[in-house]
Amino acid sequence: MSWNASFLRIDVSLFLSTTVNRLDKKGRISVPSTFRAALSEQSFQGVVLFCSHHHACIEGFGWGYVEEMNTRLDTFDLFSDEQDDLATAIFADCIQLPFDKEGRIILPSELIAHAELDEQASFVGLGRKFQIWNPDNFQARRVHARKNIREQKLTLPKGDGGKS
Amino acid sequence: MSWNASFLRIDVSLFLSTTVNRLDKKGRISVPSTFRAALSEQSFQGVVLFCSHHHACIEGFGWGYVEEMNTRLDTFDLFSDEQDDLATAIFADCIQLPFDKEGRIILPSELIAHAELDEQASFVGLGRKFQIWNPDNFQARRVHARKNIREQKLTLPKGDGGKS
DNA sequence: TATAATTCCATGATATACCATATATATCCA
DNA sequence: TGGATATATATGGTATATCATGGAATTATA
Repeated sequence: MSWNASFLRIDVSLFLSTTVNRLDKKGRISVPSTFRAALSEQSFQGVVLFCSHHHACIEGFGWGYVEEMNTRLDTFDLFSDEQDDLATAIFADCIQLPFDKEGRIILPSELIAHAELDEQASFVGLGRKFQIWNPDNFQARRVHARKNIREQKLTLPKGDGGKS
Repeated sequence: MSWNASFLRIDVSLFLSTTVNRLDKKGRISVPSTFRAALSEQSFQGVVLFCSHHHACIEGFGWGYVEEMNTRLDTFDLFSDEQDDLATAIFADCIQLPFDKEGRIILPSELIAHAELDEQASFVGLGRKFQIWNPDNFQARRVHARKNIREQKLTLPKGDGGKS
């Protein structure tokens, strides 16, 4: 009981681990239930996706993350070039996809093409966001990421005790 | 219907993604249903548009955003030149367009000319506001926005949650 | 009366809801 | 511990509603 109680106190839901699900001919695919659980508190029941600029994959997150980005955009003047450029690069390419009753989303064909998806897709949890990969491509990406970390001795930066 | 019900629970409505719709000879064009959903809470069922001062496009938003702009104008002294110029540039040129029963608006010819619109137009979601572009022009604009961000190393600043 | 503006209705394409089934995970009891 | 049962999750197909769009009918305007 006490174990469970401490677990429930987590306020920021995070995406963890990797799940492979099937993509049907209509582009439908189940979002892993653990991911859905992380999004269950949100007002909008669904995900927001866009094509990654760095990899052949899809970036995804919840509505809360979009709202946070919008709040940060407010630090710029309305109609300023900076606000316009950022909003164009970030929001214009976003696609809002609601869950169906079974917890699936329908991937638009552009996203399927960009991520080179075929029969299956890997949902990769990355904390506040997640990615969707062709499972084979992700295998290669995973090896590459580990190699980078080893060679560049990358580590997690220090926390600031929540003072930021 | 149940889809709509879940959508209505969104607290902050934002415009996301890019949709290309057709413009008929009478200047009619459908506002994307996702945009209409974001505006559904408003008392005025329609959009507010004006010619962008920075680009060959149309700026658009809901009535709520007009009120927000008005609030921001208050940071200038009343009757100052800045306030006068901005208010004139923005409010004086605004056009209020109601939806017809099918969710379309009729674009005035000045706006069509300014945005160089032809057969089609792109509705570009930018958060609290959106833009209407000639699809070809927007393609170039999108590339340009990304280039600006890269060269000026623009990023979203950390939000302060309004505590500053 | 001619022209423009607005409302109304019809249609095809597509997205969504609905239901049925398979698979995996968890629970229970011997 | 292991097997059986129950529950939750994932997947597949079909019916239905919604959306975008074109055109016609109606009303207003000059």
